[in-house]
Amino acid sequence: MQTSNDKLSATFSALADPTRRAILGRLASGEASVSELAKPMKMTMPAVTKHLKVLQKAGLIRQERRAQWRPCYLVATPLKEASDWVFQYKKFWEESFDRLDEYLKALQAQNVSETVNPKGKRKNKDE
Amino acid sequence: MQTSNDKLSATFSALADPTRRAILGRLASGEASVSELAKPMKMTMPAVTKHLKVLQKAGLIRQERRAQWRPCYLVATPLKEASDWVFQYKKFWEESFDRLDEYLKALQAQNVSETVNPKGKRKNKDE
DNA sequence: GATGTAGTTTACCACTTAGTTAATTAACTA
DNA sequence: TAGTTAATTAACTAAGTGGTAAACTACATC
Repeated sequence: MQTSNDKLSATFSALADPTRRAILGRLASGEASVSELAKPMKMTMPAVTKHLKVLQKAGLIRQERRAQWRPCYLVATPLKEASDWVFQYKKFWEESFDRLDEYLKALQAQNVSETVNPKGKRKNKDE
Repeated sequence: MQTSNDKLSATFSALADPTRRAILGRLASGEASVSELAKPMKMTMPAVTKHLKVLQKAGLIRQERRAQWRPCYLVATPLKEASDWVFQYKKFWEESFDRLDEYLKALQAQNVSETVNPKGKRKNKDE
């Protein structure tokens, strides 16, 4: 189907760590050396190097060589693929807001105090 | 900032597995019992149960009790949050397509055969 | 060539993950 | 009540993850 499974997995897996998301956030405002990236983090340089490798393998960053520095920069295309995947589900989160809205309106209209189960409004295509 | 870090991490982490993405894909077409979900998978039921727990903890699915079945259904709101996070970077993937486009045009116009480095077009706010 | 700075590699650790089989719980059914 | 079906829990294993400290590589400069 869509994008190769492993590529998407690598992307989501890379995004699953707050440190790595912070690195991407930093790189969004321009390229940075490894030590610049490491400075605000509560961990050692080797740990940052490892995170960078994960991001690299996922294709989310690239590194150049400039004298003794290895400046990193963002490559956003895998983010587009992740975004495309998640977007398939857009209608579901929109639907659920609709259902919540309906439910709240129903509540207000009836002014019920009994414990109503909002799940009752879910559609069930399987029976 | 945006959504709580751990929530986003849990969501991305849950999405980082092809089996779990397949489960969400299946649930997009209506709720399903655990064994229905397990059938197409090349793994045992307990393994599927574990994946469902991961999805549950990430808030991506919920399970009901109906006789001896535990039908699962999709809850898409965490997907919206993930989508919102990734969407911060939209301009970057659009930019990179622009740069590719520019580059290809430049190539065609000049018809150069020397090894041009497309990275040269990256902006660099840091110097 | 010696020294300092930037970064990676190696070896190790504790913890988590994805899977298994076997046992257990819970509900329906004859 | 005995048996069947649906699913979870428990105990275990192999592999992966995120971190460390210490050693090493590469470049720059004195």
